[in-house]
Formats: sequence, structure tokens, C-alpha cells
Amino acid sequence: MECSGENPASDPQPESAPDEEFGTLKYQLLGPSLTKAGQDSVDQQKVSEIIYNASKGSKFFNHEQERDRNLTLKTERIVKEKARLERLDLNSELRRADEYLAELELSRDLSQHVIHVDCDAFFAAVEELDRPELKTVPMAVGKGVLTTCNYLARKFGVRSGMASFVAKKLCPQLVLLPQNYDKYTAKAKEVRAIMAEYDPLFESASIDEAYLNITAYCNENNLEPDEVVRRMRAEILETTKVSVSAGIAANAKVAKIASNLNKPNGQFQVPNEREAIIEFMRDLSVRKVNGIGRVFERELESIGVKKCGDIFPHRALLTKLFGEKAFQFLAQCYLGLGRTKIEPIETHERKSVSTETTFHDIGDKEELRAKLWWAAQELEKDLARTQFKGRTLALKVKLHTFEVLTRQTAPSRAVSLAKDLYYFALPMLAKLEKDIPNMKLRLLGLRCSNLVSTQKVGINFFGVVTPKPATEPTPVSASGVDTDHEICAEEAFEAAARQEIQDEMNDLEQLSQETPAVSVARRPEASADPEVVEAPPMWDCPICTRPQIADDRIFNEHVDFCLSRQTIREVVQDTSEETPLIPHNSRKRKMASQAGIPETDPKQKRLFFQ
DNA sequence: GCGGATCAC
DNA sequence: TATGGTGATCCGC
Repeated sequence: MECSGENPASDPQPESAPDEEFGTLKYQLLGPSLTKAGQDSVDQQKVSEIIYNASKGSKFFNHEQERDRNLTLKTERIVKEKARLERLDLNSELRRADEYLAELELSRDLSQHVIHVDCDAFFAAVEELDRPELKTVPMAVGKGVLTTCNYLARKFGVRSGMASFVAKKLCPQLVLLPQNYDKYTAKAKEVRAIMAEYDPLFESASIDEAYLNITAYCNENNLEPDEVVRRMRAEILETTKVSVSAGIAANAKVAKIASNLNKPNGQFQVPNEREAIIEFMRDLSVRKVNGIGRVFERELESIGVKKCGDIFPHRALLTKLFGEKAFQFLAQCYLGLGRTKIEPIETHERKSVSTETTFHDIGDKEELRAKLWWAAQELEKDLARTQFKGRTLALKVKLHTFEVLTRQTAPSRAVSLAKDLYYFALPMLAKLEKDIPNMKLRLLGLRCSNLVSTQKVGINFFGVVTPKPATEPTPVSASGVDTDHEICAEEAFEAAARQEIQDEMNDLEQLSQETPAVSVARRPEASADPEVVEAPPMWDCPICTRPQIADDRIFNEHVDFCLSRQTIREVVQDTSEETPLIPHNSRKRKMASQAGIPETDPKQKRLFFQ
């Protein structure tokens, strides 16, 4: 599986190269999925030339170039630091590393059979089922950026994550299909139903990947792991018509690596023996390990670590060069250790909910507020679906130069409604506008973290819904059979989500009857196209002068907020040349006058974007 | 706790 | 002409 073309250092320079960074830059431009299967017969040299020329001069290219420069500088620092460390006495570091390796060795568990199952070119395969004629042509799924492509397309150097216009340069006859996520989800459900027969507590790693612990199945049926996997793959192919590849090993990490070795439609087993595992890892490129990406690969390469076997002779340096976590991770790579505990994804708690959208470069402030309002509405929907509120709200922007910035805040209470998300995010956006002259964005997103559950129904471990007090007992899942667990859980979640959306809509209806302004601001019929988003009606805040959602409660709360926050008062000073308005609420007017704001006509609130 | 960065899919 | 969205984790400060 070694592929010498992957080595950035061996990538010859083009004759016209003005400096030495193009080797690594071209490698970077090849994209993150270089190690994917189906690339063996590809002339990487030619491919990288085409990608390079297609990208050259673009803002994206310039940003990649900048990142490449920085990484090169970083690797140079690492090399120097390594040389410095090697002049010191490393015995204590060496001892510490060996102690850790010995400790890890004690934890080695060879009693389990873990498999990683991966659908081959999943989205493309599902599309081919609907349109068999696509099997004979190079084809990819995805619009601006490809999410998947079939193996015919890979022969041309086309890969997932590649911009579609670049893919078209590599393969002009490439057929591009829009992505149909619902279709893939339905097919994934069929595949999972079969996997559940082999391990009812299997773990979905993504829509097209899963980990299973088949130890019990092997014992109960008196079968060897490779035979079990052969049967399972055959059953999946027979029943669902999609082919899968699998890795079989003593733990998840090695199984994941192994599943890539005989793709497509193949399997690979690493025996549950210490020597065999260590030998397997020894010649394995570190890049094949899940968690080591293009950056870490280059950093490791700079100190001479290309294969997992190279980790051992460098063990005394790793903590100092890359940190304790990285050392521990690499130690596990060297020994071929990983987790054997496989558990359903429902058991692991979510840490954040987010949304983001890319658009044409926007510098106009009102347009940006419209995008923010769109993001707030999207996030509200996702928070309702997942039944969370956030105690922390983060704004993410990508400048037209592709530079990414994030700003976060802890609202006074957990938030989940679009107007609240907008209200707390807007000051962060405004501050960025103030700090960055002529700020132009190509992406804007919102993320809630520090989540608080708003779940009204309990779902226990086996996916059974605990009915709400005043409602009918839910009909979900009459079957107590283990093999149904995944599907039951899914249905339970869907039912819960539907109920929650219904509740939410009822609340909304009530709210809109009480305060008409809210129903105007929370226009639920927002356009489906983020490029033509409707902006909310806005009033200017009299304190900070920034536009706020035109809702009495929100507006008054905002003014309270402005009056109470020192940081906002600073903004008032900054914008003192503009005459702020006085709130129409008498209490607010009094507070404003105490804050030294001159009184003006309260009717002077105006609507933005209209 | 915040912001930047990396990684996977 | 033109390079995605969601979620997680780690590091340095």
C-alpha cells in the first residue's frame, strides 16, 4: 500500500519554480483525501500540475500558499528544536516514554474482534442503483465541492473534497449529480439493519461507516471473524445492493486502517497477536492513521517519522516537540492499540449544534445582518430538532481571503430562539466590522455549545420513549428484540423531534397572537435559498445605534443590555458623533437620560432592509 | 474560557 | 468565474 508519490519531499520541482515551496504546496492542493482508495494507477504528478494550474492566482490558492508557508516555517522550527533537544541529556525523557509504553502494553486486550465497515463510494453507489447507466461513466456527487465519486472518476485523479471545476479539468466528461441526502439515509438504514444482526450495539461512525464488536457473534456461532465478515458483507450486498469493505482487528483503530486496504468490496484482517499487530503498524505510513492529517504528517516527516515504526526511535522527543497528548496518541499508533469498546452513537452526548453557509463575497452591513438572521433561523430549527439550548454562542466568519475568525459569548441565559441568537450574535459581528476595515465575508455561521437539554420525553437506553404525562402512550417499538434497537431509537428520536416541533409551533402561534411584532420578525416562510434571504424588520438601538430586531420585548431587553454593559458604553463613546435615539419606553428614557443620552423623537425608529 | 487550528467524513 | 457543512478536540494563552 505504500505510495512513494505521496512523499512531498520527493515531489520534483517544476523548472520555473521561483522557490522551493511548490512541492509542499502542490501536495497540499492535492487535498485531504489523497490516501483514499482507487488512486493507485493515477499519475499524481500530472494531476497535481492540473490542480495547481486550475487554482493558481485565486484567493483560495493564495490562502493555501500562506498556510503552506507557515507550515514550512513551523517544520523548520521543529527541526531546530529537535537538534537542540538532541544535544541535551534525554535519558529521563526516554525512561518516561518507555514507562508509558510498558503501561500501555499492559492494557492490551487481544480478546475482542472489532470490525470497521465502510460502504464503497457510498453516495455514488446509491445513485448508480437508481441509474445503472452511471456505472460505466466517471461520476461524482456534490455541487461546488465533491462529496463522493465513483471509482471510474478516481482513475482521473478526481477525489472527494475537490472543487467541481477542478474535477472537470481533470475529467471533462465527469457527470455531476446533486446530493440527495434523504436517499442515502434511507439506504444507510437498510445497511444498518443487517449490521445489527451481527452486533445489536454497533456504533455508527457516520452515514456510511460503522464499528461492530463481533466477538459474541463469533462465539455463539462458532465462526472465525473473517468468515463472519465475509457472510455479513455478502448479505449486505445481496439485500441492499451496495458493496462494503471491512477491516478486522483487535481494536477500532487498527480495524479502521485495515478496512481501507482492500477497497472496494474487500476485507483485511490483522490477527489478534501482538507481534503481527506491531509488524503491521511498523511499515504503515502515519498518514493512514485516523487523526493524522496533512499537517501532522508533514510535521512528523520533518523529524524523520514517516511510518508508525519510526515513532519508537523518536519516542524521547515527541512530548517536547508535539505535546503530551500527541505523544500518547503516537505511542498507541506504534503499538497498534485502540479502543475495544463499541457502543451505539445515541449513548454519547452532543457537545454543540451549529450552522454555517458560504455565499458570494459580502461587505454590505445590512446584507450581512440578513445573513446573520438567516443563520439564526437555521440554528433555531436545528436546536429545536435536537432539543437543546446553548449557554455559549459562537459566531464564525470566513473573510473573502478565506481567513477564518470566531467570536463567542455567554448570553445571560441559555438561548435557542432565532431572535435571541441574532440578538446576542449581532454585537460580535458589529465588533468585527469595527475592527476589520472593509470587512468582506464569504461565510457566516453560528454555533451553540455548553448545551442544555430541553427534552420533554425521556428516551432510555433501548430507544423506548417514555410518554409525556398528558399524552397517549407512544406506539413506537412494540418489539423488545435487540436487533431492532437501532431502528427503534431512530423512530423514537424522530417522533420526539416531531412532537417538539409541534410544541414549538403551538408556542409560536400563541406568541404571535400576544405580540404581533414577533410574528413579523419571525417570518417562518424564509426563502429556501440562502442567497436570497429576507431580512428582519429592524429598529435602531438608541444606545449603541445598531439595528435590533423590531420586537418590543427584544428591543427593550437590548437597551437594558446596552445600558448595563460597560463594553457597550465604550461603543457609545466611539460612535458619539451619531445622535442616538431615545427609547419610547419611559423607564428606558429615564435610564438613557441618566446615561447622558439626549432626548429625541421616539417615533424615529426606522426599518432596515425595506 | 477564548480563539486558532487540525481532523474526519 | 469558481474550493462545503457539521461536529469534535487540542493547544497556547
